Amino acid sequence: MNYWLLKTEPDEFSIDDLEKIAPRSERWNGIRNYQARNIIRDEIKIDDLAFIYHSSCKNVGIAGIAKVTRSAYIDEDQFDSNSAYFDIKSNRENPRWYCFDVAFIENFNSIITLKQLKSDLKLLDMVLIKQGRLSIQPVKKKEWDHIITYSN
DNA sequence: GCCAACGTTGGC
DNA sequence: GCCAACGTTGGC
Repeated sequence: MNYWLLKTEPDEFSIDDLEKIAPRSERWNGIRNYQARNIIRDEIKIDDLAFIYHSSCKNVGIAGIAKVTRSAYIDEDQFDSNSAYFDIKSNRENPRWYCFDVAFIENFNSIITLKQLKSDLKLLDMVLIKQGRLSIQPVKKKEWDHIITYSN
């Protein structure tokens, strides 16, 4: 099993929104970055766990946990000219973009802030800290196990 | 709103 | 294939 970190702007979709629809799943779509696309297409599997990370907001950090309930399938929005995620260069014979489904697992009592994560010497190699700009990132098991101790 | 750190596009 | 120009992400 693998672990991931999924960024979302809580104004658009938050851990609270995911909790509200539980136990139903949310389609994680609109990813338009090739590095993230490759992770979706090739690596994300059912029952993987993911941190839900709130970005571009007042309280930036990890807000809770979700579980993958469906692995990669074609993101139909790329073919919809009315969608913000429309991609004129994609086609059905060779689709560019994929999505997957997640369901709610846990909503932390308080956000584990980026500030906390940045100042944690055990997390210096975390993709979130080293690379930053990537909306779907791998999290090592060691990092995962350490980070969830913050949520107690 | 600023701006650094990327990623993408397109001319050559 | 290089690289300048441009666009986006995302913390602050």
